[in-house]
Amino acid sequence: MPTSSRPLHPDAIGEQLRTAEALCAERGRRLTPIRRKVLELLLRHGRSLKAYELLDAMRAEYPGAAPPTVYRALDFLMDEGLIHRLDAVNAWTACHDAAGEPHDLLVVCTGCGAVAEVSDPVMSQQLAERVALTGFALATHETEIRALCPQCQQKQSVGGSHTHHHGHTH
Amino acid sequence: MPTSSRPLHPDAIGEQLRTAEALCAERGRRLTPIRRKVLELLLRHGRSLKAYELLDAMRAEYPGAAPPTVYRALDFLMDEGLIHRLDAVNAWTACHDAAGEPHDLLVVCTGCGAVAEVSDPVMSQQLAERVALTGFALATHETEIRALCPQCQQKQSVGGSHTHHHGHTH
DNA sequence: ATCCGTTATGTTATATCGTTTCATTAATTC
DNA sequence: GAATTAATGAAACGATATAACATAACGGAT
Repeated sequence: MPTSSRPLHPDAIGEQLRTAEALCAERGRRLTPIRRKVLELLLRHGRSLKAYELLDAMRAEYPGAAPPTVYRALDFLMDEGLIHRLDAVNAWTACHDAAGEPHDLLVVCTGCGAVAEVSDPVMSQQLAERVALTGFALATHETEIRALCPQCQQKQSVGGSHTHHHGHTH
Repeated sequence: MPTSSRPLHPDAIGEQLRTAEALCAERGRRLTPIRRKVLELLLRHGRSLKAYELLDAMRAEYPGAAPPTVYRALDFLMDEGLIHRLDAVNAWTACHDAAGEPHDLLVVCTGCGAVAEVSDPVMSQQLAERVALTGFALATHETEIRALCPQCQQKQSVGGSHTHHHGHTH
């Protein structure tokens, strides 16, 4: 089943944070206040955030926060599988079920950064086999797919000129 | 069949450049000397290059080259489907058969930037269907896969400590 | 051949994204 | 509670990409 980016029911965020705590505890790693806050900001935001947006948000509570404050927290959260880095949009997003089965596909909207997390072991297996034919080995089980979310599809077709546009979004 | 990054036979590069010329001509677009040179550098290199590596290389022939010189050429080449941008490694690589069927998968070595270009319409179709279930629509037919090339797999297992390491390569 | 709109390039500066380095503080272990 | 390790603070910098505006080259119309 796809786990789409969506509004969460009332205390889903608190629950996810507790899950994160538990996972870290099991592993003997510390979900410090800074790390927890970064995760919380990503969970609250619902879509992906850029590192410097996150930095601005952090400064509300940690006025002295600097780029390393955020990047270190992000590195930690990546190590623990609690967030994803989205290469396609240069941004970061919370993993919405860190305790569940690993996601195979991250479907990323290149318009707005929304993400659908998909688990599909069969497809994943096929992909791995296909890649293996090239002699390469998968480096991760999370493959990022560039896509458009429903809203951004609409916007594109409404405003849709036929002038050509550049392929990447930076 | 996978089209892996590999040494090319003697004048394959010249041939690819001629193909590129032809494609641009058909479309009424100009493969200017600067654009052609950027493409040539990418073709010669065989693996992916970073924009500023490319800039350095360009300066051998165009001493006044600046970042926009390179980025504008890259944008043009992207528009024409002559190169790929690899988000996973922040680098650029020539498309090795721009005139052929579109590539579905770009298997990118996160160790060294080598790329295998794969065409697999069946898999591509499945992927598109899977994505459609989320309500999202594929934004491109080139999906980037993070992987390790044979050499980098070796290096990793040889030097392989078991200390954990960060998830991304920047 | 000249004009003129369009496309391409030159040039400087700056925005954005991420890392290095080293000092300091806080936890954990013994 | 001293030693060790882990985390944070703080400043500078490196790497990646774009903005803005001026000039030059091209290509079709006359």
